[in-house]
Amino acid sequence: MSVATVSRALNGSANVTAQTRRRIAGVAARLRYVPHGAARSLVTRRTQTIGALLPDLFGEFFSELIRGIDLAARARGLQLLVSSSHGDASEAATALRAMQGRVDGLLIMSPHVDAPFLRDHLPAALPAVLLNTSVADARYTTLNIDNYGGARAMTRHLLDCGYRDIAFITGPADNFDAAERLKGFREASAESARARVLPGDFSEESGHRAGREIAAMRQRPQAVFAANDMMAIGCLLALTETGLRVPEDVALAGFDDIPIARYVNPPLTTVRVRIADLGQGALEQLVARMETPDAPMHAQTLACEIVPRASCVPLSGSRKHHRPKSRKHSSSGEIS
Amino acid sequence: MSVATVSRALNGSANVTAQTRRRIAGVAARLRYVPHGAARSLVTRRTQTIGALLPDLFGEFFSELIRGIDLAARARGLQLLVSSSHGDASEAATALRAMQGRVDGLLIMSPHVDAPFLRDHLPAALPAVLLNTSVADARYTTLNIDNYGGARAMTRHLLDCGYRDIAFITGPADNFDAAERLKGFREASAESARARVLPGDFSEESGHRAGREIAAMRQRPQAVFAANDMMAIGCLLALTETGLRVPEDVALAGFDDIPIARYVNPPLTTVRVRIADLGQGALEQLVARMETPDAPMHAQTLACEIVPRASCVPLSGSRKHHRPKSRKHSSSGEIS
DNA sequence: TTTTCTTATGAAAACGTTTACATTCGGGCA
DNA sequence: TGCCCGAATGTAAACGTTTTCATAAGAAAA
Repeated sequence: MSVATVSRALNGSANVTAQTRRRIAGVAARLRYVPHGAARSLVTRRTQTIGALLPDLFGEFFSELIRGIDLAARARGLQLLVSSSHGDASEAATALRAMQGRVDGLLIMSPHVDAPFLRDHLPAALPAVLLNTSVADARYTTLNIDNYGGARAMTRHLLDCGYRDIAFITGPADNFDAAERLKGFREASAESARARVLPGDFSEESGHRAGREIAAMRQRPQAVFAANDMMAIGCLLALTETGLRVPEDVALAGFDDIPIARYVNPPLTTVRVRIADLGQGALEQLVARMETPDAPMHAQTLACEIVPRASCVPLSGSRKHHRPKSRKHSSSGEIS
Repeated sequence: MSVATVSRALNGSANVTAQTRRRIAGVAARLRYVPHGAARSLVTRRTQTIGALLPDLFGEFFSELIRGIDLAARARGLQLLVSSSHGDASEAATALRAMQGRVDGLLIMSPHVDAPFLRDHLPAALPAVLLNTSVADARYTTLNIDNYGGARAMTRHLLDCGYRDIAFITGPADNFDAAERLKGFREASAESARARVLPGDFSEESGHRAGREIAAMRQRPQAVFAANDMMAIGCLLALTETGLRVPEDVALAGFDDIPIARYVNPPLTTVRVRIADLGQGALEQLVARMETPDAPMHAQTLACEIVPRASCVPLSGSRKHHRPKSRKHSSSGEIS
């Protein structure tokens, strides 16, 4: 038997006698023969692998994201090559280089990646999808969480509950998500509420600091909206420590709907982000790109959803503020 | 310039003039040349990649595990190829085949993997480390969590607190971790306490069921030890719903120390498993195997640690039961 | 029997690197 | 000037597949 026949037999190609096919299969099993992946992908120019460039792997967010990606990848028989913790742009570039010739497509989520970076380091032939990115370039396919819409919807929800004096705890200044959330809050609170903004950095500790600050205020806000759940939880702990009750004295809302949010006391009203869907959607976009490389790029945003829990309740004398609140806020939409 | 010279220049090998090196580097940059990974690993027989075969990617455990693995891998410049959700042995075999020739080593954690499976599907030449496995074969390197020791230590801790009547909520019957934890509980509670065992399956819901059952008992146990934190939390919710106070009416303990454990009310006493360390340790073992393939195999277990929180407190009239309780229970040790 | 067509098999090129070996080119030494 | 030596570069094989093209072997048709 020649290598050619073996290859044909093992790949189920036509033009192989059933008899030889059986014979080859038998020998292969006996010899524990397994084709060599690198050699195969060298000649076929397919790796059946997609790469994921992530800033980090820590915490619930990335866990869910990878799960979503993996789910969709496995449904298509694709493997997953992950690469994380790019401290800076040059590290990201190195990671990108290391993936060359090992992946059929790339999922990129990194604060250090912008349009010039991609122009310099991403081969034009390699399909890619950008996640949660500030890059808005018609030459790339992007997929974002609707941070802006989610924050706006939550702010409106608080207004609908009757809260008129709302404090917002921000995320890190240089964070794209944080900036969008702040923008959403600003926009929704501009007309009809007293709004103040406290600094934060997405950490529980910074939320705790903000909570202490709020507790000490002479004129306390009626509600606090933290740019993520961990800060909301830190804030909650600080408020509780100083004897304030949530939501009776101060209402509280977060963003992300991390699993912990359901279990704190009181359970935290928050904005749910379907992170696994984000990963799954990104992979599906990527596969679409891989199959039809010259399809038009497009940017997509993923809807968020208000999850009302006990940490903020309608004030007794509250009148509806905006339109009647819908439980499921749909902020999705195709842009470009 | 010949390809050979280019290869030498780009790989920083000796015997290349500084001038030609510069020239080649310049041209490579201008052409955005990036070496082809598959081609390179075909000839060098190195992929700089390690594969991770995991049963799932869901939840805090795997998130932490992957983080630990990634941390250690990145420190050595290795990439990570993940593969998850093997419903059965044949799926695991397929996943294993797909990794052939793409990885330099393998981290394996799967309930479907046993010694015969490995003999049939794992090439002898491929270094591998087994995680959290029931396989105890001197031909493989294994790394386990000390489920047994942790459960025993927690049971002793409860006894030390003065609880004499303890209920244990088990995990799934076919789960290795669950069986070890039950064994630890049984052993520690055998002599000196009334012990009962309730069924569970590691899910919050099963914990909730057990909690309702406990609340309805005529003779309630003084303490409940759940085989994992999610069940403990479900149980906590059920107890609270029925008006019982924790720890005044029933004390409660879990296992895993998931992040939520700190935030429930009251905070949950639990057994901390350093999951990231498990991943990191496994990768380091694997690298060691890759570097010296004929070193002796060995089995290692990773210590657990009791984390006392408010969900169980020493009973007022409690006398110390065993030796004075040490906060950090060291159950580590090298076997074989 | 001869011819033609079909179909299974084999030979060889290609994929993009690395590396052992051969070659060339100066320069120092006799 | 001729020789030898070391350093820089080039040549070509090898890695393990897939795939195109050629060939051989039957089967069907004449």
